[in-house]
Amino acid sequence: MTAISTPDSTRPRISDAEWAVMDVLWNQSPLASSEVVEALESATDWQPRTIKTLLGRLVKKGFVAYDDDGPRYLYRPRVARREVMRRESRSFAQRLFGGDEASMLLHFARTVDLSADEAEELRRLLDEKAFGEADGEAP
Amino acid sequence: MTAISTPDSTRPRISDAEWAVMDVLWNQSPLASSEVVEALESATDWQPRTIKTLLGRLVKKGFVAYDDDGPRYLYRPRVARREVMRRESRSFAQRLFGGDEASMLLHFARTVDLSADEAEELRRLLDEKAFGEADGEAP
DNA sequence: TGACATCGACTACAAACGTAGTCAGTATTG
DNA sequence: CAATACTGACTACGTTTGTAGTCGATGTCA
Repeated sequence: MTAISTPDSTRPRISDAEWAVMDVLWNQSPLASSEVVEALESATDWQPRTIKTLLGRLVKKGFVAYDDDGPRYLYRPRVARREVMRRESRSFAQRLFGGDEASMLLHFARTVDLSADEAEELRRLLDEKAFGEADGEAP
Repeated sequence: MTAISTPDSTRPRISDAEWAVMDVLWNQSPLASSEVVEALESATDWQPRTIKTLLGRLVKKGFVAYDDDGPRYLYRPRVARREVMRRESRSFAQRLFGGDEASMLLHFARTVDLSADEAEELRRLLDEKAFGEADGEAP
């Protein structure tokens, strides 16, 4: 019944700490490292060097690019948040639901509390989907 | 806007590889290590000792218990799948959605393809929820 | 102009992880 | 009984991750 997911281990992944950095860059970019540090200062208790290290690792892993801007670098994401979220979601679904994303969705629908507005939004989404069938993705 | 999640790093986590082992035990337990190995043999290409190591780590982390059964141990989960899924879901939501599980649910509702049946099931869930309001969790 | 602040490059180091190997005891089997 | 197989305990080892430190070049401010 339950499918088993052997870990991926192929391409590099964005670690938890690195994710926080990506998050900053996805919100606004390009940014100098000092600006990334600034953005994370309030939300974390990381030292600036820690953040620099994370930036460097993200560059090495190919998730972030930088442009030389005189004295410093300007960093920007090289991958769209949407795509990374897609990959992460898939791997999460793989791990917990044997890859069955629909059953993952239903699971969350059961366990997550929704406000009335959110429930309505969800219903609306379902209605929209009920049309748009029969051809791939609707842009 | 976007909340940032600094990694948890408190209690031990179930790693990807370990998850596959938990999955076996959640499906059936107690099991001897050889039976766990057998169950994973088809799904993975791990050596038996690797699986033993994973079992040992899960025991040390407190996610698995064993009973002495003569020559060998019989392993069983010490945590309910449901609870671990809950924790994992929360940490996933934390990472990708700043902890906003409702927006995670809506995200998946947008990106996951549902069959007509599944869509209907989801609608039904929403209807059920529309009642049962006004006191915490319904058992 | 000299002291200090920053930047990026490189290095550090312990814990977790993926993936096993060795070893001593015990069970099984010919 | 002897050879073999399997068990759990302990050890191993390269990589990733969290969390920085050092160092040399360069920019800034008094």
